[in-house]
Amino acid sequence: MKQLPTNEILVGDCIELMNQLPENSVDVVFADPPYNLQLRGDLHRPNNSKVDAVDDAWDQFDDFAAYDQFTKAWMSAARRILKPNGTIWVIGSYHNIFRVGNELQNQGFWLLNDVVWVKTNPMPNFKGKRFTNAHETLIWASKTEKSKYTFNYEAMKASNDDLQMRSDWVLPICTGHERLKGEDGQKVHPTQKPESLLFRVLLSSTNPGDVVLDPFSGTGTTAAVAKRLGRKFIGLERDETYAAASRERLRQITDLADKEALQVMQSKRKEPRVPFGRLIEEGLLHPGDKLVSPCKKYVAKVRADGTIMTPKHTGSIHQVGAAIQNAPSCNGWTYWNLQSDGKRKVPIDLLRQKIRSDMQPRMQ
Amino acid sequence: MKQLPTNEILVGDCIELMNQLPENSVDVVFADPPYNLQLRGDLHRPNNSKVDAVDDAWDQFDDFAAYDQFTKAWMSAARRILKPNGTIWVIGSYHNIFRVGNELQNQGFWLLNDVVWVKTNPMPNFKGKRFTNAHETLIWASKTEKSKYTFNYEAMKASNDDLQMRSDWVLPICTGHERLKGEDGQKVHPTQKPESLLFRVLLSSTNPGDVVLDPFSGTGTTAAVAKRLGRKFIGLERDETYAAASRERLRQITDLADKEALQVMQSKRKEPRVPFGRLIEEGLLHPGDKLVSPCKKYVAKVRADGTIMTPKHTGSIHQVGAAIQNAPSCNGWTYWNLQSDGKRKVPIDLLRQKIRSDMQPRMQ
DNA sequence: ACGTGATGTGAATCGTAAG
DNA sequence: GCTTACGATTCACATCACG
Repeated sequence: MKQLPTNEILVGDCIELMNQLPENSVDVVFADPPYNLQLRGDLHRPNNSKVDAVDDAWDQFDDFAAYDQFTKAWMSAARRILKPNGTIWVIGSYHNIFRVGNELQNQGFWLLNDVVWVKTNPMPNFKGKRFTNAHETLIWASKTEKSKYTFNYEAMKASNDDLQMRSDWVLPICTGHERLKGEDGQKVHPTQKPESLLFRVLLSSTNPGDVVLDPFSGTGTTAAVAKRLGRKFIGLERDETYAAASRERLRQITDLADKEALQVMQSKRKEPRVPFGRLIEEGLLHPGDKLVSPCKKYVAKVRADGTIMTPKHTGSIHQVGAAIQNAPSCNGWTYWNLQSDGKRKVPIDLLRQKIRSDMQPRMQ
Repeated sequence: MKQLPTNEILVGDCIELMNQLPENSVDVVFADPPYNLQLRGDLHRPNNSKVDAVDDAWDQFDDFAAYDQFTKAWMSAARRILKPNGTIWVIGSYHNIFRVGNELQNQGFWLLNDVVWVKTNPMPNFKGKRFTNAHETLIWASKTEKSKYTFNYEAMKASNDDLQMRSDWVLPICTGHERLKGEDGQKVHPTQKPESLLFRVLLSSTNPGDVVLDPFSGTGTTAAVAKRLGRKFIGLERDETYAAASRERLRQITDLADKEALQVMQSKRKEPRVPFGRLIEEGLLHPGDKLVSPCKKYVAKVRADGTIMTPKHTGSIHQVGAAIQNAPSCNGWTYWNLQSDGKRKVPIDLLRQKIRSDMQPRMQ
């Protein structure tokens, strides 16, 4: 294949398709490979509805060895077609990202950043057995240590209130109108990524006219954002249904650099939430400290987990405050005060203020 | 070594020291291994001051193979001494975390979460060539897939304003008076972790009295927090200077006399089981009483043996509740309500709570 | 039109003690 | 080691029905 087939979605095995492309011809590869989730049984929500899990055939591998072999194969094929100064992005979760990152380093890619996509609205952990899995990880790497790669530092900084763009990106998952639905109203693809994520990826690491290749194109989010941003794209997808959906999606995109898309990037600056437990973690309060009510009539003891305890009640600062006053609710932050020996009592809200002011330089 | 040397900082090679400890004897391992930073030359700030980089000998490895060999060695030694139901935490950056996570999976550890420590105050990227490296990654894994590991779900939720604790932790880096300084005013250790980070690690995954081992103890942050939280610790450190600094640090921490403050919110799962039949034995319910579903659509009759009966189903409160709703399962305690004549309906879970509170004076 | 409450859903390695 | 039965467990949004 002499001519690079840009702005197309090609159907077939991504490794075979990449092997047909000329070497050193692509500026950026964005890859969203199967995560190898290794799910065991069904999972039900507290209301007994069944979680619609990713149980597709394409995410099934016999073991780590099989997954590693697959990773090695597609990644070396991608490496061949990547320009010497090109970069690669790979997204994954803890199920697969350590296999991926390991192989990237083994193949000689030079890691530039790992970026965490912090989800504003992740699925909760229904059984209460782990931390809510609220993020995914992207790895950004250049082809070699010496690569003169593209990083649009100023554009990133400008889109982040003139603060350097950080390695933690807080973005919502793909829902609503953006989520492709079939005629049955069901989602077309189980793992469609939000355009805002790809927008930041492509805006940061490509120039207009660059060629972006996605070996696991799915419903074509990478292609769609590339088109909006005036980049050339090559989408490789094994499933004809996904490819058809993405072609239709691309057909509806006409404008380059739609201003509306830019607005997705603007981070909302709101006051950071500081849970009561943080005061203890930060050492502003200690387990065993005494909190007193405004009139000092009630005393509560602070426990290690951020709950407080009176002779009759145990729970959060809000719950206990409400219970004591026999009220439906209570703002524990303003109700409770720290009473240190020989000192004046201090509302715990002041301690929260202190943490917030320490957080102020935080870029986002 | 027969006796486990708890609440000590041992000086020496961590692999040799771990090999002397009895197998299956440690509840949690927290490891902060060298990051293998692979720095090339000095880095200067815009004002030309030199960045005090981590260039210590302990962070130098010839290549990935050497680092992998090192990782394999300390991790298998840690695995041996870890209890079957124990968990391991490892913290790292993109330089090493993919080697670490890969090896954890290879050794049969079962990944429970990856957690990102999002720094409120990271060092900026001075050259403007990458995203500000604003996070580090922790991996939390159990010894095997079948391990019955400790996760204090309720405590985490309580300390996060009654919302599930997520996998992204926003915490400041270690600065100020918490940062250990030598007589020269210089920081004692280049990568001292904040106590707030270890606080959350230990509170979430250990119980009071558990043994926590840190093979790369450094200035003893893990030990210090363990002591504060009433956990036993074993710190292993090769450098006598670091060990001495951590011993002095530990000396200044007094044991918390108030054990009650270390109690955390318990899961309902850990409360004593009360069979439904007990309500009848205790006379809180009587054979023939009527139970109603939440919307009062269904009525069931209580029988003497603790089963309930509707026109179509007979069995336990759970079985009948599930059958009626055509659900895979049902918590009969919260589903069924006692409907006494002319009175408001009462969830039978309230009757259970009455029995539980009569069983033992409230411990929390 | 606007507000309110009910319902649905998202890359998920999601239980455990008793017999 | 196995089976059986208990019974614990959700956050942020988007959509839609209803008033």
